[in-house]
Amino acid sequence: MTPSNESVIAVLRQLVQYTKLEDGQSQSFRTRAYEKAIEVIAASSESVAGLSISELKKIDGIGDSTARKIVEFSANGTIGKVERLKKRFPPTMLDLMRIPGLGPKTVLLLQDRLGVVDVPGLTEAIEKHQLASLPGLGAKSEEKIAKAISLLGIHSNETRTPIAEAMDIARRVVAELEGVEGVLTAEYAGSLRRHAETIGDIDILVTAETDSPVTKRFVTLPGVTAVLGSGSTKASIVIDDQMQVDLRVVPEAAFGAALMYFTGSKAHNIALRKRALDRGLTLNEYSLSEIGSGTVVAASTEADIYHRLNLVWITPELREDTGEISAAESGSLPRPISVGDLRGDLHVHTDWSGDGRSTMVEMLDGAVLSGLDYIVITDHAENLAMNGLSRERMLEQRAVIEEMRPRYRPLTILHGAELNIAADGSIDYDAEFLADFDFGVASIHSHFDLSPVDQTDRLIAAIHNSAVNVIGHPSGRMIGRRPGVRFDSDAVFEAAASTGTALEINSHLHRLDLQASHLRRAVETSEVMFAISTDAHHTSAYSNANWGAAQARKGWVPLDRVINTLDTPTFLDWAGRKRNS
DNA sequence: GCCGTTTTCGGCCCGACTGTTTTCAGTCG
Repeated sequence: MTPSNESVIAVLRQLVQYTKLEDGQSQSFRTRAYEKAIEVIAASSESVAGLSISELKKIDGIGDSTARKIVEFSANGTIGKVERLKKRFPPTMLDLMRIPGLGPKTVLLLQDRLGVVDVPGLTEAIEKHQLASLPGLGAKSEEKIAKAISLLGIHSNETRTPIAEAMDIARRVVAELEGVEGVLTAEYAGSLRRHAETIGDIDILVTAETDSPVTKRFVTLPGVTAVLGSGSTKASIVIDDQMQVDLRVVPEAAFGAALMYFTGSKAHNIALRKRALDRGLTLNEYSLSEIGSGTVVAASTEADIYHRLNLVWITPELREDTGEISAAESGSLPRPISVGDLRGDLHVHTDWSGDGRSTMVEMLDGAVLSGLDYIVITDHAENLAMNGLSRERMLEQRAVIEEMRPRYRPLTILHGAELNIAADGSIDYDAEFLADFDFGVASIHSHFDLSPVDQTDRLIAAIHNSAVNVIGHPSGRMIGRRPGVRFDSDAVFEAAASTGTALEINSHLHRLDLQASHLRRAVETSEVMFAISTDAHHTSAYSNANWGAAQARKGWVPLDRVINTLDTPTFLDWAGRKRNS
């Protein structure tokens, strides 16, 4: 079996770290090239290990050398260069490089002068005060490194937090900072603003009057468990013993440039700076300005800066340097979907299901408050033993919905169900009973350990069922908790497209399922349609539609591929076509 | 190591902070 992209990325990450030691610097052109290759593989849903050298070289960012290494890894499970470097540098030296503040130069120095090649050895050297004797290091460095070791595991760059947890912390911190006197705006930036699935550390950008005590307040926020650094315009903390949060304070006039800079990605920023140079301009976190005169040409808004680089504004979710800049230049970027484009919610629970927390009336009131034109009530069906509704209960619920309809006009209420896809691809009830629903969402809730071939067959069987309009959270993954089932995505996209079955973009931050790389692949290679749904179990979850829209943006999904952006009659026509076929 | 409507060779983004320094190296984002 060919190695997964994840295992290719893992070995390339090792290659990067060992090459840093070999080069004796953290940013050689070689390591940057490897890092770029890792980024493009991470963004790809195609399995790179199955490709030939010439096919790999066609991928932007992968050249001859990296292509050969990937092919070598596919064939042997190892890369010769990595194995050679492992003999020269013990693998424990990579542990040392994870300590914040320790780069390749210092790690090499430790090996050369003190024979220190692992964390216990370093701790011992610090206790004997041997570090201060090394060139370029002193008592303060020794102290700083000791502190970093004690915090290791909390804020080393290896630990990443699922977006759902990071978002909660970020919103809490932003709300606190907005209340500090002199603060004009506070926003989260970084990978969180790009809607990455996991977050390394949280970047918060603040504009404030010059005398604002914002950094002082920041380091004493409730939940702060360590202060890593603190100056007038910059501070870093660890919050809840869990996440590093970095604060930057900039003048209001530089807000756009700073927001772009701190949103990244690094690769996107580098590409934009090259583009600026081609135009006789230079871009930094303060402004876009002319190289000779230093005259500022744009700074206060992101849109101004993109426009001066002859680009349309690029939504943050796409800023990964994986084709968005050339698409922005040629006008072929999809118009970003916003929550306001969503006219219906096709996956909503009530307390009729065991896991629903709001009543039918509360959920319908919530739909009206959210400005929806239509909604599908999709409580769990009978096969989900803990939560599901029997036939009798389903019929009772249908009668209740019938009573509700006149009261809620012009909201259109559909009676559906969230059907459970069994291991063999079958679903609840029988064809006759299923035919009387208005709509069907079918989802995987168990048997996550079947082979990819079996999972593919299972999903395709459900897709071919005429009672199924949408496949809910298709992979079943829970970010940071459960890896989702593996399946032949191209085959599933094709089956869904040919049967008029939509694939869900589940809005819950724990799910965000389908994942962005699958969405982009599906958009590019098939005609499949999508449904952005909240899977709400409580009225408060309607607002999650924001995250579903962001996930669609990250997956390059255009508006006309999302069925719940259709007006009510067109949507009903779409849903009926499959059910009546 | 990657890349090319100025290039198959010669370039490759930009700045802050820290600690150790007499002018800068290392690290980080």
